[in-house]
Formats: sequence, structure tokens, C-alpha cells
Amino acid sequence: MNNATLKNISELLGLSISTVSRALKNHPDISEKTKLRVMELATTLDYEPNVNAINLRTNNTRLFGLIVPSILNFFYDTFISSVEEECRKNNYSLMILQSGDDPVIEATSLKLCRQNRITGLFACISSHSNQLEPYIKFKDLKIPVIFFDKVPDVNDCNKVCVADAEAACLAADAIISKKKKKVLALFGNERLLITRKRLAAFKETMSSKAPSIKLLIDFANNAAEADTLTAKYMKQKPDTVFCMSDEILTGTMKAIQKKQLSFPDEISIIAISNGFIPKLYYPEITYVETSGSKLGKLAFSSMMACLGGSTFIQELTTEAVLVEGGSL
Amino acid sequence: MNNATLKNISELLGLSISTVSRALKNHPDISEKTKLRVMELATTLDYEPNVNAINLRTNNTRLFGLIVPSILNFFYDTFISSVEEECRKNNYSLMILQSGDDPVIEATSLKLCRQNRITGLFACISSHSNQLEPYIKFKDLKIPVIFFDKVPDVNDCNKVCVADAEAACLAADAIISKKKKKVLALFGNERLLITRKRLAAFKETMSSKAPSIKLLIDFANNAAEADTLTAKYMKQKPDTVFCMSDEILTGTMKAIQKKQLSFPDEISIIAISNGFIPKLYYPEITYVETSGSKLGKLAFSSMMACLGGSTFIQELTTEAVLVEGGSL
DNA sequence: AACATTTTCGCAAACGTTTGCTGTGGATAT
DNA sequence: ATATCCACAGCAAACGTTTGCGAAAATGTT
Repeated sequence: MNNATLKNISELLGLSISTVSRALKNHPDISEKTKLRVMELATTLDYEPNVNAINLRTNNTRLFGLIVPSILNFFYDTFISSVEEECRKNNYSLMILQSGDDPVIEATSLKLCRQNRITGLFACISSHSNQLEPYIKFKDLKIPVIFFDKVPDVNDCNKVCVADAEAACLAADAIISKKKKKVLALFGNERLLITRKRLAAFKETMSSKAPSIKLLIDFANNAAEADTLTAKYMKQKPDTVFCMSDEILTGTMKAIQKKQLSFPDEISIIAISNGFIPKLYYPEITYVETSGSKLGKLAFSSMMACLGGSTFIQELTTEAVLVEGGSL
Repeated sequence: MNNATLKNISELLGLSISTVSRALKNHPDISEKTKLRVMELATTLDYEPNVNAINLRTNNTRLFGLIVPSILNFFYDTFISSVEEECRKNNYSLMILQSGDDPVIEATSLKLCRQNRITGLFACISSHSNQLEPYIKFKDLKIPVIFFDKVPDVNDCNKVCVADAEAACLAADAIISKKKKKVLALFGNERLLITRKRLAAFKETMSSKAPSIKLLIDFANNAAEADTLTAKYMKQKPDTVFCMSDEILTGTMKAIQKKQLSFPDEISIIAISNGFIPKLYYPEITYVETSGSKLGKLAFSSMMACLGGSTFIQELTTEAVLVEGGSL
């Protein structure tokens, strides 16, 4: 069986294609009687309009592209999930692409987006490429691009970010208020903007509000490195460890469990996280929440603003909030 | 600036549309000289073909739909990630839809798929609806549907599943070989086929190979329930707890940490899992691996077989393998 | 030089919609 | 009775491609 078309229906009913088309969209020009006839046949034929034809004709796909390094990530998947939900509620479709943090794949994904004539793009740039050339084409075409999380370092684009600095400050404040003396602060890849932001804010807060606290700072590229780093620094007996991200946290926690250190008695933990990982442990890890799903909603509304005609370039951030878990 | 079209190029070059079209796809009818001219202009104009037009004309979108309850899931996201990768490599596009385990959303998602004239569908049915009506339409249209993970209970459809029974058997075998005496076995929602399969295989293996082992069996709908259940059963001093899934495992582990039980000394743990969660703890949890990414590749190849013309209905399963972590 | 081939390209239809415009018949108003 | 208007429906073009077929130009053959 083939897909029904307007033509099919029109022939079966002895009507013209345009009449059928209008009837199905409740156009006032069509009488109730024929509307009824058309709709009835359409449902029995299981008619579904061909979006390719519609898009072609109307020159308006309601399709967004979303490019992300990988969906295998606690932060990104909540982001995606929330954007997907918003899209569904607002009758948009979403095309999700993984770049694998590879500029080449990223470029072909962008090409795919263009070929599909997307009406807007959510993009998280791959960390290697600071080259934005592939993205400027969208600007030329007046297709709004909302950068999220990992955003380019230029000003003339729309960005939504988690409040990196604020989150780091909140974490530092929490540590200070608990009168800690010696904290190990573990960060991610030093090249990433997000790392630099969090590092700067953390150090600044610490040194300005509690200069007496002893600070051990280091960087880990993944969980395994965080594990060994934590183990190494334990000899210096910090009373607290701050983890910049989930990845760092999981590594650190493994080291802690390995050494059978009880927390928060023997050592305190605090992290910046989306919330899932911290809740896996007991006591739950105290963390500053950076919500992917909040960011998703923010990104979506920013997109809507752009499509609504706003040419106002903005950089938005979600609020960070401390969630007490008992590990600090 | 607008998107370039074949017409644009043809007018600029004084050629016909068809010539330009053929030149761009290296058709032998076109001379090298004009091919060169066309391609050059096309790249400077940043021409990208309009897939809507192509799909309409060729009546062949290279688009797959993928319906999943939620991407916020360790298993599904590896599945999706792997399918997405295969699609990219094979020049297909993927449309990912979340059903939220809601039959209504599921139905509208299926409608979206039809409107987009997908050439194939990967589907994980929502647990509530045993109603397959929305899916039969695809059969009528000869659009292949590959059900994965949560599959319908009928025979005339293609399914790919993790080896539920085998996984449970492997776990049971591991427990038996370690000479355990009393095991607490925690399962998920009893209504789900996957639960029933794992439960049956586990019980069967246990009773046939080691009838002397004392078995405590219960069901939890989520991590929190697994937590309280584990805590409750601890009074009966099992020496091992088997967790049917990641969700159960995280709940159980929280209870274990809460009671500060050291494992594997005081209690052993074994789970069926995708592998991510077990590696968060130390010692790492021993688990039987059910790989979402393997299942994704399997699903994709099954899809390719269908599209290749195979009318052979098959039910495939991935292999399960025991990964020793030190918790048993 | 005449013809046969091959190379190179254009015409036009088709895919399934949407939509501005035109046309018809009947009802209402004068 | 004629003019006016409205309700209803059809015509046809357009969106950007692909592709079978035919035609012109270039080349080769005798």
C-alpha cells in the first residue's frame, strides 16, 4: 500500500486538489459538507501530508539542528532531552548530530543541516577547532545559531551557558563557610574555556575571601587521571576536595573509596555537577547544580526570540544553585 | 543571502538545469570542461542540494526514525549513539524521538515519522501499550521496523534484544561458582517482559544447578525502592546481591554504602549492566555486560538486511559477557 | 564528401504541496 | 428583472530536484 496524497483523495471524491488541501486545513472557503467528506476519506486512507513537499513549497522546514560532541554525557543528554521536549511541544522537529569532537565530522554535520534547510541550529563547538568558518554560512543565510555550553570566544553570536563563574564561586563560598583549611581543587582540560572560567572564579573567591585556606590545584583530562591525582595528593592530607565536573568527581570518588576514606568525616567533597552522579553515593555529594535541562529551555527560548525577529545578540546564563548532599 | 539552486547556477553559466544537475554528480554525459565550470561555481556559491526536493523527487528519504522512551538512560544512549554513528557512516539521517513511555506521545511520534516518509524505523515500545496498531501502518507501507530492547510479544516482526536469559544465567553461574549461600536477587518492574525473562532464567539456573542456595527475590520499580528493599533484606544477612539493572544497582549500592558494608568482604555484588555504573565504585562491580552499542550495530545491520530485500523475519540477540570487577 | 557514431547537452514531466486568482451558481437587494 | 454579492470550488504556477528521451554538435569512418 502506498501513501495517500491529496491527488488520490481529490480523484476519489471528484474534487480538485486545492479543495482537498483547503478542506483538510479547515479553510473557510470550503463548505462543511465537503470538509466532512474529505476529512472522513483522509482518515480512512490514513493520509499523512508529505513534509518534504510542504517544506519545499513553503520554504520553511520546522526543523532544528543540534550538534553536540557526544550524547554520551550527563550534561548534554539532559540538554538534548529538554530541547527535544520543547521542540515537540512547539511543533518543531529536531535533528541531533554528534561531532565526536572531530572538526571534520562537525563540518559534514553542518553541511547536512544546510542540506536539510534547518530553520535554526543549536551548536556546541568541538573543543579542537576555534575555527568558526563553517558557522558563518548560517549567519549569511540568516539562520539563527544558538551556541551552548562550549561557545566560541567571539562576541557577535548568541550564547547560552551555565553560570561557570558563579558556580565556582558558590562552591568556594560553601567550602569557606565550612571553615575548611586545606582544599584540593581538581579541574579539567586546561585549554577549555569552561575550565579557565571556573578556575579563575574559584581562585579569585578563595584568595579574596579566605586567603588563609591552603590551595592545591591540578588538572585531569579524564576520570582515570583524577583518580590517580587524588590518590597522589592525599599524602598532603587535604580536608576537602573540589571537583570541577562529573568526570573529575567519578575519578576522585574512586580514589576515595579505594583508600576507604569516609566522607565527610575524614575528607569532604564538593563538586560542580548536573546532579545525577552526586546522588549515587552515600552520603550524597554536595554539589553546585548546573542543569542541562534548564540550559536547554533557555536555549530554546533564545531560539524562539531569534525567530521572532529579535536581532539582539545576547549571552545568557542559567543560575547556579548549591545542593547540599552531606559530603561537605 | 539565499541558498543557491541548480537554477541559479544554470542561469549564471548559460546552461540548462539538467546539465548542471548531471555535472554535479559526475554524470558521464557531461564534458570535463563544463563539469569543472559547474563545480567551481557551485563551491564558490556554497551550493548545497535541497534534500526536500530530492526526497520528493526520488521518493526516497534516507531517513530513519528512532523511538525510545527516554534518551536519559545509560543503555539507550549508547544504543542511540551507535546507531547514529552507523547512520552517518552509511549516509543516512536519523530522527530521534522520545516517547516518555507515553502511548499518546508515541503515537504522535510515529505520525511524525510517517509524515517525514522515513525509510525505516527503530522502535522501543512504551511499556504501557501492548497495542501495536500504530506500527502496523508501517508494515502496510513496507517500511521496515526493527524493534529493540522492549519488543512486542508477537512473532511477525524484526527484533533485536540483549540476551536477557543468557545474561541472567551467566550471573547465576558466577554466583554459583563463588559458592555463595544466600543471595538477594532484585528485579525491576514485574510487568515488563525483560524482567520476566531475566527472572525466569535466573531462577531456573539457580534451582537446577545449585538448589541449595537460598534465594530472596523481590522487585523494585526504581532506584529508591531498590535502596529501601536492600536495606530491609540486609537483616536476613544475604552474602550476595544480584541487581537486574543499572537502576536497581544504584539503589542497592546506596544502601550498601549507607550501612557501610565493605564489599566483597561483607557482601558480594553482581549486576546486569551496560558497564558505566559498575565502574564508578571501588572495587568495581562485577557485571554481565549487555552492550547498547553492540545492540545498536546489530539493529542497524538488521535494518540494512530488510532494506536489502530480506523478507526473513528474525529475532537477534547480542551476546552477554561476564566482566569481573572485584565485587563478587 | 557523405554518412555513421559518439559526445554533449536541453526539454519537459514528475514528485506532493500551497496559494493567489478566477469562475460559477445562487441568494439577496433594488 | 437586473445588478450585486457571497459561498464555494477549480486553475495553474511555484518550490528544487531527477531523469528518460530527443537533438545538436563534434568526431570518426569509408
